[in-house]
Amino acid sequence: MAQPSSKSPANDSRIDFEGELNAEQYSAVTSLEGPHLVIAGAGSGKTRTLVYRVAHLVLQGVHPESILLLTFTRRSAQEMLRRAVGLLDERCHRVSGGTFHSFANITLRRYADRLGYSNSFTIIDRADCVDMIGILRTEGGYERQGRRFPRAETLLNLFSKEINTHRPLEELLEADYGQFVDDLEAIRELRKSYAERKREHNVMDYDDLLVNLRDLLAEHPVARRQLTSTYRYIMIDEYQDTNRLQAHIGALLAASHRNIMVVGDDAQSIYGFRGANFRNIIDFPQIFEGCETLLLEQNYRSTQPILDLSNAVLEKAREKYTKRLFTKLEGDEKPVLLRTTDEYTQAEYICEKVLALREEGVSLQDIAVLCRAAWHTNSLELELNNRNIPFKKFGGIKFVEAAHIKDVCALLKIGVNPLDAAAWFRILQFFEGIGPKTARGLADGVVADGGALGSLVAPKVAKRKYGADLASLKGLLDKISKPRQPLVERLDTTLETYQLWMPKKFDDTPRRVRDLEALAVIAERYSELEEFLTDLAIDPPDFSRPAAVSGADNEDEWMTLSTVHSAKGLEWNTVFLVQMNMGRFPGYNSLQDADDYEEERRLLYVAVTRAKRRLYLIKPEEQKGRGGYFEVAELSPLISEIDRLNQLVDDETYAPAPEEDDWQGDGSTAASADQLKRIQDYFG
DNA sequence: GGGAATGCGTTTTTT
DNA sequence: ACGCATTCCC
Repeated sequence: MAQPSSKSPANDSRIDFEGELNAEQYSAVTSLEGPHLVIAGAGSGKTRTLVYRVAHLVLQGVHPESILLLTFTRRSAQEMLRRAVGLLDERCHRVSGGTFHSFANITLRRYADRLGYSNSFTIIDRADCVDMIGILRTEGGYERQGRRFPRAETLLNLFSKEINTHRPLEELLEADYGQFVDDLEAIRELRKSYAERKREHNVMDYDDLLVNLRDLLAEHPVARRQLTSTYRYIMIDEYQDTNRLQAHIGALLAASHRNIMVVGDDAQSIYGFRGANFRNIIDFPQIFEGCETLLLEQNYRSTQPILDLSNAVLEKAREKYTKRLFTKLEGDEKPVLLRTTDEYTQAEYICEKVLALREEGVSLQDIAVLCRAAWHTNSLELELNNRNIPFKKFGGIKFVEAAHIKDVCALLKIGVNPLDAAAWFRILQFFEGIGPKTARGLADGVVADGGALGSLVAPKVAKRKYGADLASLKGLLDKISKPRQPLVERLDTTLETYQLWMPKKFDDTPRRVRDLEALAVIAERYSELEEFLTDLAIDPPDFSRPAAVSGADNEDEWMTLSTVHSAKGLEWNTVFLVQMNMGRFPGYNSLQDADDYEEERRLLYVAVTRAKRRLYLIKPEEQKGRGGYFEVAELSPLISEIDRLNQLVDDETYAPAPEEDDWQGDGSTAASADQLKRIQDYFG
């Protein structure tokens, strides 16, 4: 389809825009100048609209480089541009696209000096931030005399929320952590030293990327002029999940030319916990006067019964949303509300159903199991493994957050920079006999020696039970710290040694080794460690584990297990929604606050609108309660409060056939009883 | 007595 | 997988 890229005239007719889009989509695609707000319901062809608009802009003679497409994940940006290339031609690959964070990363490298950073700044992930705050917290002696002081993680949450929601620290403390109101001053102090420490180390966390980009645009007119003349057409996807800071950045980018189109769905805002506010959508016309608003309400994804349920989910919302979905798709299969005895029968049912669907010719690729929290599918994963049904899991603990991946990264960091105290602190505790205190001492020793490793094998240390481990650590670091080694070579050497250490520490070494192999594959694309780590932080691989089980023949066919959050924007023929119980979905912790509860409702809306033809809401009648033992579970209030529920879903119960007792009545029972008695007589 | 290991209970969601 | 509390070891 990609044709030799001869310059096409503006009236190129290879694409029949009018025929391939509905009236609203067409209008969004062909409006060029000025501010536009597109409110696009679930499955209304939002992505299609953006893809066609990119193609249309390019056909109109707009330079691809001057189009900026900001999306929620880098993957969705790539996917859109890939589709635009398919629709038009290679020029669409030159469109600038990515997440706010990746765009900030690229931009800030160019302007780092104006903000007082060097352009080789590194990006630290959440765990690194927590470590850094933890160290400052100890250093500052904040935890005096048994007085409770917020944990490092709590502090990070506070700082981050303050930045992303633009609410003062004081107010946040009062709202969520009343017990620490007295510590306000100390917390402010710590916030300041955290900011300073990051500057000293030339690192930025996720929030710094956004704050610095905003400051660059707001306070450096020259940079702003350069950027706004480079990016002439701004498009922002998933606008309902942007926070105040991101909205500000978007507005500043479009300040001079006002060519900005934001696309989103207020009913699908599910990142409030991260500071996102769907009011950004509602308020957009206030910021950009004369903004044209377009509404995409026709759904091209789901059958009417699924949409009926989706609309019903929103009906009880405290706040009305801007639209209501309809479809022309045929189909009369109602969603099923399926009751199983417990979590295990839930897993069993899904497996049986999946196998049956596969018999009918439904590919595993068309099936997804969605959950509120990643651990909700734990027992299902076991059952799928038992039955050799291949799956991939998305969401939850990420690949890059796993202990073994972090260990290897720490080793690589030290190889390149032996003064990286945080990396030392981490890797030293890998070894038996070394805890926080010893690690601290050893790390300080190396840093004090200017990065020389001699202190690791000093006689005093060598005598300890971890002496040999440290010698082996030094051996590895000596090898990988030689300059001018390609990253892959350093990584290979590291993995070789690390794998020898693993069995002493982990029960499941083989699985972890597979993760490390995946890491090695990713690393092949990079030559610089810094670049590799930056990309891992900004655009982490989003699967938690490589596809589980099964023969190599199945490797390209697997079903999806995913958190609802990670399922955003995706769709499947058949969707199972698990654990539809009070306490699970919604979780207990969202019952206190009405806003949190409303977000759970939108989350359920996102979940049900992922399904094209078949939807199963599964409700175990018992679940593990607080004591760890099974208790009767209530149906999720998000479901039970729906009016005329029984008209919208088929209410079914799954009763697995009881296991047949082959032994009964054939005489062998008696024989085995006799045998048991003899065994007991012998062994006592 | 300091520091590490072990065991237990609990588990949002993520750039 | 992690925090927290208790137990164990040097």
